[in-house]
Amino acid sequence: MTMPSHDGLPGVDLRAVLFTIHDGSLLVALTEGEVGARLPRGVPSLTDPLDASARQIVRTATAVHEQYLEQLYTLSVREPAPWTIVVSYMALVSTTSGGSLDGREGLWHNAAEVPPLSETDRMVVDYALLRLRAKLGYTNVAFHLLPPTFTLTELQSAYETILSRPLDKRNFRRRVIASGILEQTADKRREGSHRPATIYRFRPEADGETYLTPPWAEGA
Amino acid sequence: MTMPSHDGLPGVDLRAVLFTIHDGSLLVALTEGEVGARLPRGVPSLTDPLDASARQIVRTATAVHEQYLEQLYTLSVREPAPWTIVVSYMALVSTTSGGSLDGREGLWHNAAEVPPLSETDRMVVDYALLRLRAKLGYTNVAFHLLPPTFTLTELQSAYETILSRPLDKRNFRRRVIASGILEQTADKRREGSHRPATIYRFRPEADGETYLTPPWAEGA
DNA sequence: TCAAAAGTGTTCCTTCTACACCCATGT
DNA sequence: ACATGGGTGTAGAAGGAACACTTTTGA
Repeated sequence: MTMPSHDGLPGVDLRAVLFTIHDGSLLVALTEGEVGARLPRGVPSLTDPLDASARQIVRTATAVHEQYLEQLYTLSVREPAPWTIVVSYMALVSTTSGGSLDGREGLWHNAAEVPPLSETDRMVVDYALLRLRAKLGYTNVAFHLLPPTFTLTELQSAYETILSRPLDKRNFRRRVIASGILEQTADKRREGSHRPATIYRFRPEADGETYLTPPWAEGA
Repeated sequence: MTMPSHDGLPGVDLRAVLFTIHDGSLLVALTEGEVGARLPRGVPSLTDPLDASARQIVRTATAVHEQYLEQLYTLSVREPAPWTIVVSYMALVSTTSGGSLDGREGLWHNAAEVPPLSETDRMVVDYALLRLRAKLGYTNVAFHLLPPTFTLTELQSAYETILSRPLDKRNFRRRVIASGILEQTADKRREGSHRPATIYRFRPEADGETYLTPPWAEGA
Protein backbone atom coordinates (compact mmCIF):
# COMPACT_ATOMS: atom_id res chain seq x y z
CA MET A 1 0.00 0.00 0.00
CA THR A 2 1.40 3.34 -0.99
CA MET A 3 1.48 5.82 1.84
CA PRO A 4 1.53 9.56 1.50
CA SER A 5 4.51 11.48 2.66
CA HIS A 6 4.19 12.99 6.12
CA ASP A 7 6.20 16.14 5.87
CA GLY A 8 3.84 18.15 3.70
CA LEU A 9 4.59 16.63 0.35
CA PRO A 10 2.36 14.25 -1.56
CA GLY A 11 3.46 10.68 -2.12
CA VAL A 12 4.64 9.49 -5.48
CA ASP A 13 3.48 6.34 -7.19
CA LEU A 14 4.59 4.79 -10.47
CA ARG A 15 2.37 2.75 -12.79
CA ALA A 16 3.30 0.99 -15.96
CA VAL A 17 1.13 -0.13 -18.83
CA LEU A 18 2.90 -3.09 -20.41
CA PHE A 19 1.89 -4.13 -23.87
CA THR A 20 2.85 -7.19 -25.78
CA ILE A 21 1.48 -8.92 -28.84
CA HIS A 22 0.60 -12.58 -28.74
CA ASP A 23 -1.28 -14.62 -31.30
CA GLY A 24 -2.67 -11.59 -33.03
CA SER A 25 -3.92 -9.96 -29.84
CA LEU A 26 -2.64 -6.94 -28.01
CA LEU A 27 -2.14 -7.85 -24.36
CA VAL A 28 -1.82 -5.74 -21.21
CA ALA A 29 -0.12 -6.90 -18.03
CA LEU A 30 -2.25 -6.70 -14.89
CA THR A 31 -1.43 -8.01 -11.45
CA GLU A 32 -4.01 -9.41 -9.09
CA GLY A 33 -4.32 -7.08 -6.12
CA GLU A 34 -6.51 -7.38 -3.06
CA VAL A 35 -9.29 -5.58 -4.84
CA GLY A 36 -9.08 -7.02 -8.31
CA ALA A 37 -6.76 -6.43 -11.20
CA ARG A 38 -4.32 -3.51 -11.14
CA LEU A 39 -1.52 -2.08 -13.17
CA PRO A 40 1.99 -3.04 -12.09
CA ARG A 41 3.10 -0.30 -9.73
CA GLY A 42 5.70 0.78 -7.24
CA VAL A 43 7.31 3.75 -5.57
CA PRO A 44 10.39 5.46 -6.94
CA SER A 45 13.67 4.36 -5.52
CA LEU A 46 15.66 7.00 -3.68
CA THR A 47 18.84 5.88 -5.33
CA ASP A 48 17.83 5.81 -8.99
CA PRO A 49 16.27 8.06 -11.56
CA LEU A 50 12.57 7.76 -12.19
CA ASP A 51 12.96 5.84 -15.43
CA ALA A 52 15.10 3.24 -13.73
CA SER A 53 12.42 2.68 -11.11
CA ALA A 54 9.80 2.33 -13.80
CA ARG A 55 11.97 -0.16 -15.62
CA GLN A 56 12.37 -2.09 -12.41
CA ILE A 57 8.61 -2.35 -12.07
CA VAL A 58 8.39 -3.76 -15.55
CA ARG A 59 11.16 -6.24 -14.80
CA THR A 60 9.43 -7.39 -11.67
CA ALA A 61 6.19 -7.94 -13.50
CA THR A 62 7.61 -9.73 -16.52
CA ALA A 63 11.15 -10.92 -15.80
CA VAL A 64 12.06 -9.24 -19.09
CA HIS A 65 15.06 -6.94 -19.02
CA GLU A 66 15.19 -5.08 -22.27
CA GLN A 67 12.10 -3.00 -22.91
CA TYR A 68 10.98 0.09 -24.63
CA LEU A 69 9.83 2.50 -21.99
CA GLU A 70 8.06 5.80 -22.42
CA GLN A 71 6.70 8.17 -19.86
CA LEU A 72 3.04 8.93 -20.42
CA TYR A 73 1.75 11.51 -18.02
CA THR A 74 1.80 12.56 -14.41
CA LEU A 75 -1.50 12.92 -12.65
CA SER A 76 -2.59 13.56 -9.13
CA VAL A 77 -5.23 11.40 -7.55
CA ARG A 78 -7.05 11.59 -4.25
CA GLU A 79 -6.27 8.06 -3.24
CA PRO A 80 -4.54 7.51 -0.96
CA ALA A 81 -5.50 10.79 0.69
CA PRO A 82 -4.86 13.58 0.54
CA TRP A 83 -3.14 13.49 -2.84
CA THR A 84 -0.81 11.14 -4.56
CA ILE A 85 1.21 11.93 -7.64
CA VAL A 86 1.07 9.13 -10.15
CA VAL A 87 3.71 9.01 -12.84
CA SER A 88 2.57 6.68 -15.60
CA TYR A 89 4.65 4.82 -18.14
CA MET A 90 4.05 2.67 -21.16
CA ALA A 91 6.36 -0.25 -21.83
CA LEU A 92 6.51 -2.51 -24.84
CA VAL A 93 7.85 -6.00 -24.46
CA SER A 94 8.63 -7.97 -27.53
CA THR A 95 7.02 -11.19 -28.52
CA THR A 96 9.40 -13.98 -27.61
CA SER A 97 10.47 -16.04 -30.54
CA GLY A 98 8.89 -19.15 -29.10
CA GLY A 99 5.66 -17.27 -28.57
CA SER A 100 5.19 -18.57 -25.05
CA LEU A 101 4.15 -16.23 -22.31
CA ASP A 102 6.85 -17.46 -19.95
CA GLY A 103 4.33 -19.34 -17.90
CA ARG A 104 2.74 -16.10 -16.74
CA GLU A 105 -0.54 -16.42 -18.56
CA GLY A 106 -2.46 -15.01 -15.62
CA LEU A 107 -0.64 -11.72 -16.02
CA TRP A 108 -1.73 -10.91 -19.53
CA HIS A 109 -5.15 -9.67 -20.51
CA ASN A 110 -6.51 -8.82 -23.90
CA ALA A 111 -6.35 -5.06 -24.31
CA ALA A 112 -9.74 -5.08 -25.99
CA GLU A 113 -11.43 -6.48 -22.89
CA VAL A 114 -9.60 -5.49 -19.73
CA PRO A 115 -11.24 -6.46 -16.45
CA PRO A 116 -12.62 -3.70 -14.21
CA LEU A 117 -9.86 -1.44 -12.92
CA SER A 118 -9.66 1.56 -10.68
CA GLU A 119 -10.65 4.81 -12.32
CA THR A 120 -7.03 5.89 -12.48
CA ASP A 121 -5.73 2.63 -13.91
CA ARG A 122 -8.43 2.58 -16.56
CA MET A 123 -7.65 6.11 -17.66
CA VAL A 124 -3.98 5.33 -17.86
CA VAL A 125 -4.58 2.19 -19.90
CA ASP A 126 -6.87 4.01 -22.29
CA TYR A 127 -4.40 6.80 -22.71
CA ALA A 128 -1.52 4.38 -23.27
CA LEU A 129 -3.45 2.73 -26.07
CA LEU A 130 -4.27 6.10 -27.59
CA ARG A 131 -0.62 7.09 -27.53
CA LEU A 132 0.55 3.76 -28.88
CA ARG A 133 -1.86 3.97 -31.79
CA ALA A 134 -0.95 7.56 -32.55
CA LYS A 135 2.72 6.73 -32.40
CA LEU A 136 2.42 3.99 -34.98
CA GLY A 137 1.80 6.73 -37.50
CA TYR A 138 5.00 8.68 -37.07
CA THR A 139 7.50 6.50 -35.25
CA ASN A 140 8.83 2.98 -35.32
CA VAL A 141 7.63 1.87 -31.90
CA ALA A 142 6.07 -1.22 -33.41
CA PHE A 143 9.46 -2.83 -33.74
CA HIS A 144 9.75 -3.04 -30.00
CA LEU A 145 6.82 -5.43 -29.98
CA LEU A 146 8.41 -7.80 -32.47
CA PRO A 147 11.29 -10.24 -32.23
CA PRO A 148 14.61 -9.10 -33.68
CA THR A 149 13.82 -10.50 -37.09
CA PHE A 150 10.44 -10.74 -38.72
CA THR A 151 8.63 -10.80 -42.01
CA LEU A 152 6.72 -7.92 -43.49
CA THR A 153 3.50 -9.79 -42.98
CA GLU A 154 4.29 -10.14 -39.29
CA LEU A 155 5.06 -6.45 -39.05
CA GLN A 156 1.86 -5.55 -40.82
CA SER A 157 -0.22 -7.75 -38.62
CA ALA A 158 1.30 -6.11 -35.53
CA TYR A 159 0.11 -2.78 -36.88
CA GLU A 160 -3.30 -4.20 -37.63
CA THR A 161 -3.59 -5.71 -34.19
CA ILE A 162 -2.80 -2.43 -32.47
CA LEU A 163 -5.00 -0.33 -34.70
CA SER A 164 -7.64 -3.03 -34.89
CA ARG A 165 -8.24 -2.37 -38.52
CA PRO A 166 -6.90 -3.92 -41.71
CA LEU A 167 -4.20 -2.19 -43.72
CA ASP A 168 -3.49 -2.38 -47.43
CA LYS A 169 -0.63 -4.76 -48.10
CA ARG A 170 0.98 -2.90 -50.99
CA ASN A 171 0.72 0.53 -49.42
CA PHE A 172 2.04 -0.78 -46.15
CA ARG A 173 5.05 -2.42 -47.73
CA ARG A 174 5.83 0.57 -49.90
CA ARG A 175 5.80 2.93 -46.95
CA VAL A 176 7.79 0.82 -44.58
CA ILE A 177 10.42 0.03 -47.20
CA ALA A 178 10.63 3.67 -48.27
CA SER A 179 11.19 4.74 -44.67
CA GLY A 180 14.58 3.07 -44.74
CA ILE A 181 14.08 1.61 -41.30
CA LEU A 182 14.32 -1.98 -42.48
CA GLU A 183 17.24 -4.10 -43.46
CA GLN A 184 16.77 -7.26 -45.45
CA THR A 185 18.53 -10.32 -44.14
CA ALA A 186 19.77 -13.11 -46.35
CA ASP A 187 17.39 -15.56 -44.75
CA LYS A 188 13.95 -16.56 -45.86
CA ARG A 189 11.27 -18.01 -43.69
CA ARG A 190 9.84 -21.11 -45.32
CA GLU A 191 6.96 -22.39 -43.27
CA GLY A 192 3.91 -23.88 -44.86
CA SER A 193 3.30 -24.76 -48.44
CA HIS A 194 3.77 -21.37 -49.98
CA ARG A 195 6.40 -18.96 -51.11
CA PRO A 196 8.96 -18.19 -48.38
CA ALA A 197 8.99 -14.73 -46.85
CA THR A 198 11.97 -12.42 -46.77
CA ILE A 199 13.17 -11.77 -43.26
CA TYR A 200 13.92 -8.23 -42.15
CA ARG A 201 15.73 -6.62 -39.29
CA PHE A 202 15.11 -3.26 -37.67
CA ARG A 203 17.88 -0.69 -38.20
CA PRO A 204 18.10 1.17 -34.88
CA GLU A 205 20.40 3.81 -36.35
CA ALA A 206 17.64 4.83 -38.74
CA ASP A 207 15.15 5.29 -35.91
CA GLY A 208 13.52 8.63 -36.42
CA GLU A 209 12.78 11.42 -34.04
CA THR A 210 9.73 11.46 -31.88
CA TYR A 211 8.82 15.04 -30.90
CA LEU A 212 6.67 13.58 -28.16
CA THR A 213 9.40 12.33 -25.93
CA PRO A 214 11.96 14.86 -24.80
CA PRO A 215 15.50 14.43 -26.10
CA TRP A 216 16.83 13.46 -22.70
CA ALA A 217 14.46 10.54 -22.20
CA GLU A 218 16.25 7.25 -22.67
CA GLY A 219 14.27 5.11 -25.02
CA ALA A 220 14.74 1.35 -24.81
CA MET B 1 14.56 26.01 -1.20
CA THR B 2 12.90 22.72 -1.97
CA MET B 3 13.67 20.02 0.54
CA PRO B 4 13.47 16.31 -0.08
CA SER B 5 10.94 14.29 1.81
CA HIS B 6 12.26 12.50 4.89
CA ASP B 7 10.23 9.36 4.98
CA GLY B 8 11.80 7.55 2.04
CA LEU B 9 10.09 9.33 -0.81
CA PRO B 10 11.67 11.89 -3.09
CA GLY B 11 10.52 15.49 -3.02
CA VAL B 12 8.39 16.94 -5.75
CA ASP B 13 9.00 20.24 -7.46
CA LEU B 14 6.98 22.02 -10.13
CA ARG B 15 8.42 24.25 -12.82
CA ALA B 16 6.59 26.26 -15.42
CA VAL B 17 7.80 27.64 -18.70
CA LEU B 18 5.68 30.69 -19.43
CA PHE B 19 5.61 32.02 -22.93
CA THR B 20 4.17 35.20 -24.21
CA ILE B 21 4.58 37.20 -27.39
CA HIS B 22 5.49 40.83 -27.26
CA ASP B 23 6.54 43.11 -30.08
CA GLY B 24 7.31 40.24 -32.39
CA SER B 25 9.43 38.38 -29.88
CA LEU B 26 8.72 35.21 -27.99
CA LEU B 27 9.36 35.82 -24.31
CA VAL B 28 9.97 33.44 -21.40
CA ALA B 29 9.32 34.33 -17.76
CA LEU B 30 12.30 33.91 -15.45
CA THR B 31 12.57 34.92 -11.83
CA GLU B 32 15.75 36.16 -10.25
CA GLY B 33 16.91 33.60 -7.71
CA GLU B 34 19.95 33.70 -5.42
CA VAL B 35 22.03 32.08 -8.12
CA GLY B 36 20.79 33.81 -11.21
CA ALA B 37 17.70 33.40 -13.32
CA ARG B 38 15.37 30.45 -12.76
CA LEU B 39 12.06 29.15 -13.97
CA PRO B 40 9.06 29.98 -11.81
CA ARG B 41 8.69 27.05 -9.47
CA GLY B 42 6.93 25.73 -6.41
CA VAL B 43 5.87 22.63 -4.56
CA PRO B 44 2.50 20.98 -5.09
CA SER B 45 -0.17 21.93 -2.66
CA LEU B 46 -1.55 19.13 -0.51
CA THR B 47 -5.08 20.34 -1.04
CA ASP B 48 -5.21 20.73 -4.79
CA PRO B 49 -4.54 18.72 -7.89
CA LEU B 50 -1.20 19.11 -9.59
CA ASP B 51 -2.52 21.27 -12.40
CA ALA B 52 -4.01 23.70 -9.93
CA SER B 53 -0.66 24.08 -8.20
CA ALA B 54 1.03 24.68 -11.52
CA ARG B 55 -1.55 27.27 -12.40
CA GLN B 56 -0.95 28.94 -9.07
CA ILE B 57 2.75 29.21 -9.86
CA VAL B 58 1.92 30.91 -13.12
CA ARG B 59 -0.46 33.27 -11.38
CA THR B 60 2.13 34.21 -8.82
CA ALA B 61 4.70 34.95 -11.48
CA THR B 62 2.45 36.94 -13.79
CA ALA B 63 -0.69 38.02 -11.97
CA VAL B 64 -2.58 36.61 -14.93
CA HIS B 65 -5.43 34.26 -14.15
CA GLU B 66 -6.56 32.65 -17.33
CA GLN B 67 -3.84 30.70 -19.05
CA TYR B 68 -3.32 27.76 -21.28
CA LEU B 69 -1.46 25.16 -19.30
CA GLU B 70 0.04 21.93 -20.52
CA GLN B 71 2.09 19.39 -18.68
CA LEU B 72 5.39 18.71 -20.37
CA TYR B 73 7.32 15.96 -18.69
CA THR B 74 8.35 14.61 -15.33
CA LEU B 75 12.01 14.17 -14.69
CA SER B 76 14.12 13.26 -11.71
CA VAL B 77 17.14 15.32 -10.83
CA ARG B 78 19.86 14.87 -8.25
CA GLU B 79 19.49 18.29 -6.79
CA PRO B 80 18.52 18.65 -4.06
CA ALA B 81 19.89 15.26 -3.05
CA PRO B 82 19.20 12.48 -3.21
CA TRP B 83 16.54 12.82 -5.91
CA THR B 84 13.83 15.28 -6.65
CA ILE B 85 10.97 14.71 -9.03
CA VAL B 86 10.38 17.70 -11.23
CA VAL B 87 7.04 18.02 -12.98
CA SER B 88 7.32 20.57 -15.75
CA TYR B 89 4.59 22.60 -17.39
CA MET B 90 4.29 24.98 -20.26
CA ALA B 91 1.92 27.94 -19.98
CA LEU B 92 0.90 30.43 -22.60
CA VAL B 93 -0.22 33.87 -21.57
CA SER B 94 -1.87 36.07 -24.08
CA THR B 95 -0.60 39.38 -25.25
CA THR B 96 -2.57 42.05 -23.49
CA SER B 97 -4.41 44.32 -25.83
CA GLY B 98 -2.44 47.32 -24.68
CA GLY B 99 0.78 45.46 -25.27
CA SER B 100 2.26 46.44 -21.93
CA LEU B 101 4.05 43.89 -19.82
CA ASP B 102 2.18 44.88 -16.67
CA GLY B 103 5.21 46.64 -15.34
CA ARG B 104 7.08 43.36 -14.92
CA GLU B 105 9.64 43.87 -17.63
CA GLY B 106 12.37 42.24 -15.54
CA LEU B 107 10.46 38.98 -15.63
CA TRP B 108 10.44 38.46 -19.37
CA HIS B 109 13.40 37.36 -21.43
CA ASN B 110 13.68 36.79 -25.13
CA ALA B 111 13.36 33.08 -25.76
CA ALA B 112 16.08 33.26 -28.37
CA GLU B 113 18.65 34.43 -25.83
CA VAL B 114 17.84 33.17 -22.35
CA PRO B 115 20.39 33.92 -19.66
CA PRO B 116 22.36 30.99 -18.18
CA LEU B 117 20.10 28.61 -16.29
CA SER B 118 20.54 25.43 -14.34
CA GLU B 119 20.94 22.35 -16.47
CA THR B 120 17.43 21.24 -15.60
CA ASP B 121 15.80 24.58 -16.30
CA ARG B 122 17.58 24.88 -19.61
CA MET B 123 16.45 21.42 -20.72
CA VAL B 124 12.89 22.18 -19.74
CA VAL B 125 12.89 25.49 -21.60
CA ASP B 126 14.35 23.86 -24.72
CA TYR B 127 11.81 21.10 -24.60
CA ALA B 128 8.93 23.51 -24.08
CA LEU B 129 9.95 25.40 -27.17
CA LEU B 130 10.24 22.18 -29.14
CA ARG B 131 6.76 21.16 -28.07
CA LEU B 132 5.27 24.56 -28.71
CA ARG B 133 6.70 24.61 -32.23
CA ALA B 134 5.56 21.09 -32.97
CA LYS B 135 2.12 21.87 -31.66
CA LEU B 136 1.66 24.81 -33.96
CA GLY B 137 1.48 22.28 -36.76
CA TYR B 138 -1.48 20.27 -35.58
CA THR B 139 -3.31 22.27 -32.92
CA ASN B 140 -4.55 25.77 -32.30
CA VAL B 141 -2.37 26.63 -29.32
CA ALA B 142 -1.28 29.84 -30.98
CA PHE B 143 -4.61 31.42 -30.14
CA HIS B 144 -3.75 31.33 -26.48
CA LEU B 145 -0.93 33.75 -27.15
CA LEU B 146 -3.17 36.29 -28.84
CA PRO B 147 -5.80 38.68 -27.56
CA PRO B 148 -9.43 37.58 -28.03
CA THR B 149 -9.66 39.28 -31.40
CA PHE B 150 -6.92 39.71 -33.93
CA THR B 151 -6.17 40.07 -37.60
CA LEU B 152 -4.83 37.34 -39.81
CA THR B 153 -1.56 39.18 -40.12
CA GLU B 154 -1.21 39.22 -36.34
CA LEU B 155 -1.92 35.52 -36.20
CA GLN B 156 0.59 34.81 -38.91
CA SER B 157 3.27 36.84 -37.26
CA ALA B 158 2.71 34.94 -34.00
CA TYR B 159 3.41 31.75 -35.93
CA GLU B 160 6.44 33.26 -37.54
CA THR B 161 7.77 34.48 -34.23
CA ILE B 162 7.49 31.07 -32.64
CA LEU B 163 8.89 29.18 -35.59
CA SER B 164 11.38 31.93 -36.34
CA ARG B 165 10.87 31.56 -40.03
CA PRO B 166 8.66 33.36 -42.52
CA LEU B 167 5.45 31.78 -43.77
CA ASP B 168 3.68 32.28 -47.05
CA LYS B 169 0.80 34.67 -46.64
CA ARG B 170 -1.63 33.05 -49.07
CA ASN B 171 -0.96 29.50 -47.96
CA PHE B 172 -1.23 30.50 -44.32
CA ARG B 173 -4.56 32.22 -44.79
CA ARG B 174 -5.96 29.42 -46.89
CA ARG B 175 -5.10 26.80 -44.28
CA VAL B 176 -6.27 28.68 -41.26
CA ILE B 177 -9.56 29.65 -42.92
CA ALA B 178 -10.10 26.11 -44.17
CA SER B 179 -9.59 24.74 -40.67
CA GLY B 180 -12.82 26.38 -39.59
CA ILE B 181 -11.32 27.56 -36.34
CA LEU B 182 -11.85 31.23 -37.11
CA GLU B 183 -14.91 33.38 -37.01
CA GLN B 184 -15.02 36.71 -38.75
CA THR B 185 -16.26 39.64 -36.74
CA ALA B 186 -18.08 42.56 -38.25
CA ASP B 187 -15.30 44.90 -37.21
CA LYS B 188 -12.36 46.07 -39.19
CA ARG B 189 -9.15 47.39 -37.81
CA ARG B 190 -8.26 50.62 -39.52
CA GLU B 191 -4.86 51.80 -38.35
CA GLY B 192 -2.39 53.42 -40.65
CA SER B 193 -2.87 54.60 -44.14
CA HIS B 194 -3.87 51.38 -45.78
CA ARG B 195 -6.73 49.03 -46.24
CA PRO B 196 -8.36 47.99 -42.92
CA ALA B 197 -7.92 44.42 -41.77
CA THR B 198 -10.75 42.04 -41.00
CA ILE B 199 -10.86 41.05 -37.35
CA TYR B 200 -11.30 37.44 -36.37
CA ARG B 201 -12.19 35.59 -33.26
CA PHE B 202 -11.16 32.09 -32.18
CA ARG B 203 -13.99 29.54 -32.08
CA PRO B 204 -13.25 27.42 -29.01
CA GLU B 205 -15.90 24.87 -29.94
CA ALA B 206 -13.99 24.09 -33.12
CA ASP B 207 -10.78 23.44 -31.20
CA GLY B 208 -9.38 20.19 -32.45
CA GLU B 209 -8.01 17.24 -30.61
CA THR B 210 -4.47 17.05 -29.49
CA TYR B 211 -3.40 13.42 -29.17
CA LEU B 212 -0.49 14.63 -27.08
CA THR B 213 -2.38 15.66 -24.04
CA PRO B 214 -4.50 13.02 -22.39
CA PRO B 215 -8.26 13.45 -22.52
CA TRP B 216 -8.50 14.15 -18.80
CA ALA B 217 -6.06 17.08 -18.81
CA GLU B 218 -7.86 20.37 -18.45
CA GLY B 219 -6.70 22.73 -21.11
CA ALA B 220 -7.06 26.43 -20.44
C1' DT C 1 -2.23 -29.46 -59.74
C1' DC C 2 -3.89 -27.17 -55.96
C1' DA C 3 -3.89 -24.37 -51.87
C1' DA C 4 -1.71 -20.70 -49.44
C1' DA C 5 0.80 -16.80 -48.41
C1' DA C 6 4.50 -13.65 -50.74
C1' DG C 7 5.25 -10.19 -53.61
C1' DT C 8 4.52 -6.40 -56.99
C1' DG C 9 2.40 -1.05 -60.11
C1' DT C 10 -0.73 2.14 -61.57
C1' DT C 11 -4.35 5.53 -61.36
C1' DC C 12 -6.72 8.94 -59.05
C1' DC C 13 -7.29 12.39 -55.83
C1' DT C 14 -6.04 15.29 -52.24
C1' DT C 15 -2.78 18.20 -50.18
C1' DC C 16 1.40 21.13 -50.12
C1' DT C 17 4.37 24.57 -52.22
C1' DA C 18 5.83 28.38 -54.80
C1' DC C 19 4.77 32.54 -56.59
C1' DA C 20 2.85 38.27 -57.95
C1' DC C 21 -0.47 41.51 -58.36
C1' DC C 22 -4.60 44.54 -57.20
C1' DC C 23 -7.31 46.80 -53.27
C1' DA C 24 -8.64 50.14 -49.81
C1' DT C 25 -7.20 53.55 -47.04
C1' DG C 26 -4.68 57.94 -44.86
C1' DT C 27 -1.74 61.66 -45.75
C1' DA D 1 -0.71 60.53 -56.21
C1' DC D 2 1.80 57.70 -53.38
C1' DA D 3 2.97 54.77 -49.64
C1' DT D 4 1.34 51.05 -46.74
C1' DG D 5 -0.26 46.82 -45.40
C1' DG D 6 -4.72 43.82 -46.74
C1' DG D 7 -6.32 40.58 -49.60
C1' DT D 8 -6.68 37.11 -53.48
C1' DG D 9 -5.75 32.35 -57.40
C1' DT D 10 -3.30 28.99 -60.00
C1' DA D 11 -0.13 25.47 -61.60
C1' DG D 12 3.06 21.86 -60.53
C1' DA D 13 4.78 18.36 -57.18
C1' DA D 14 4.30 15.18 -53.77
C1' DG D 15 2.01 12.05 -51.06
C1' DG D 16 -2.00 8.91 -49.75
C1' DA D 17 -5.76 5.62 -51.01
C1' DA D 18 -7.85 2.17 -53.73
C1' DC D 19 -7.39 -1.83 -56.21
C1' DA D 20 -5.96 -7.55 -58.53
C1' DC D 21 -2.97 -10.57 -60.30
C1' DT D 22 1.46 -13.44 -60.61
C1' DT D 23 5.05 -16.09 -58.00
C1' DT D 24 6.95 -19.65 -55.19
C1' DT D 25 6.58 -23.21 -52.44
C1' DG D 26 4.84 -27.91 -49.92
C1' DA D 27 1.72 -31.40 -50.08
